[in-house]
Amino acid sequence: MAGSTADLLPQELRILVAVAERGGFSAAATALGLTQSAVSHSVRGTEAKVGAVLFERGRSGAAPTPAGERAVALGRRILRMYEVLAAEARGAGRDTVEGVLRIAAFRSAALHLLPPALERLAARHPGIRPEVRVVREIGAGAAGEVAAGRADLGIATLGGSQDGPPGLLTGVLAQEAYRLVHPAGHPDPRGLPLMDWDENCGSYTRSWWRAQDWIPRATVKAEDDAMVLTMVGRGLGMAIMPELSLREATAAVDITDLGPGGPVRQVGYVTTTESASTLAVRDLIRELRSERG
Amino acid sequence: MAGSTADLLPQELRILVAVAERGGFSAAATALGLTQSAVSHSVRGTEAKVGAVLFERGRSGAAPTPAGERAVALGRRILRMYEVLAAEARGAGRDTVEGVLRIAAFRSAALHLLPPALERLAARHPGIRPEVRVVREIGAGAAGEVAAGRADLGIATLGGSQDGPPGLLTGVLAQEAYRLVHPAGHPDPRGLPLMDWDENCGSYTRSWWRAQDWIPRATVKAEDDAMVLTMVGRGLGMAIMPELSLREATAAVDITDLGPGGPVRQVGYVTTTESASTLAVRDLIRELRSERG
DNA sequence: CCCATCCATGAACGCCGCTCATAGAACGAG
DNA sequence: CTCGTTCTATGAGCGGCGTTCATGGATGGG
Repeated sequence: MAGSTADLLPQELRILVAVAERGGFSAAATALGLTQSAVSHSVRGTEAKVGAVLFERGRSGAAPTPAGERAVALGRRILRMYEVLAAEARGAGRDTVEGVLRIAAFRSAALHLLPPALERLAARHPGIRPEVRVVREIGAGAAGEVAAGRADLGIATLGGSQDGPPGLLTGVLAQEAYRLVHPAGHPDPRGLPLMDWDENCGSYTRSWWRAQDWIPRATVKAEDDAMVLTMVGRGLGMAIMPELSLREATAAVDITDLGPGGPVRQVGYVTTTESASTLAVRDLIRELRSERG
Repeated sequence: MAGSTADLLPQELRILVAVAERGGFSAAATALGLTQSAVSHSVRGTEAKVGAVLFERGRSGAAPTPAGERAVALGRRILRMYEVLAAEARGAGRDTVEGVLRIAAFRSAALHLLPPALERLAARHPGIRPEVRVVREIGAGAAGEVAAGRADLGIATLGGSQDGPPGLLTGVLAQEAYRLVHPAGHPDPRGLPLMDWDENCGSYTRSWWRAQDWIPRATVKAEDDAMVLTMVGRGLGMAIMPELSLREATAAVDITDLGPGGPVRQVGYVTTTESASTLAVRDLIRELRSERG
């Protein structure tokens, strides 16, 4: 942990992050308004201070080594903490904050959970500029964005396949049931092929899935829950989807409950302690919590 | 949050922290091996960048303003993150870590909970140097130490009077019951005066307390649980104490249960996300969790 | 085969954070 | 009241270091 490391200047962190983001020294240089030489010198110096090779230099750019990945992720969060420091110190005493609030969320949450909460947040803190980024909930998902320092708050499904990188602040926002969607007025909806999509991978759902003998194997797979929904609307099959995704349901589909023992998923927030010390993040979480429906 | 703030150099953070810790510009200067002038210039520059007055200059030194308090706390955590960055990047690939691990805990936890866990941690990571600091559990307590960036991991009683500053990672480690201690072989222990001490302030305990009509008002108050215990041993009274404190009980006292409905307290850990991403902290929490008895 | 596009390297420049020197302010002692 | 002590504030000047400029080596594509 504590090494006799010389200072890493914030500028060096910025360069580190830029190199990782742009995929090369030259690209990072132009992005930062610097010379390629400056970037090369800086990275070399950083590697000397840290004591590890951070980038694999190759023909077309530079790729982070495992050590580089860690360094970049932590660097992003350090840079973010600088901003928080300035904002908190400036705003100490006042009860409002201003600045950018970076949010990462999966599609249906960004569409239906965030807007009302953000509206109320904006009413309370007019100076805040939320930046919502839609993130596919595969791999690390929204939690990964937070861990990598690319977002201050993430909206994700909790307790699913893997609960993300360790060392994140999480909390449950809502519990939502899965329901059955099928073409409106279809005579035998359960005879239709079952549709699935990439991000649909809660483990409890899967187990409930297998226990139901009436459910056929998924035959059609789509990229997106919205796509599944429109395909169901056109009579191409049925699907089992969480309530949030069903907010976009049109009259072309019918929705039926799966009963009390049906599968459920938990939607929650993910953040870091340095972001959680921010008024903006705390207030947004409160607004999200106070949401009903 | 995001201001158009110029960079705050790590050195400026170090100066900030030193001024807060030493209580003055001159003292900070000598502590850092700098000139008083350098400190003065640096602080002035920092205040300009941040856009707020951080220290109240007075006759004998400088005291942080509210804005300064926030800045110093975040600054300490940023500096710590630099160390973590270097250590993690260096150790990427290897599965062991080395360096200082700063722990804050209340007395009885430091004495009875930490040692076995630290022993196992040392076996796994020989390079780690734990620094345990005993903290009185009044005010912000161990959680405050973590929030202020003075410790990486805190051991505290959770859910008590106030659950500390927001934005901390917490988890329950153990649930322990309160029990009754009284002088060994005393004919009427419940007739003795009840002893209390400063840090004994769990809210649920208090309520249970009041519901028991046989308990007299606390008449004797001590500073420390250990002091209470020895005073009980000398026949000066009886006390209701948590199990951890009773590990030091001698043959001079008898211990009796309070029954199934008795008061309980939860002992847990407190940390930040940037510390929690550290292997050392994660492993120590695991060791603490695996403890029984 | 040559050119385009990467990164590496050395020398010179200029900014900025440091020291040195000095001034101002506040408080206690005599 | 005045001197002495102990704080911080400020200006001038130096030096380290991060930057640019210029150039070289390596690697593939047309």
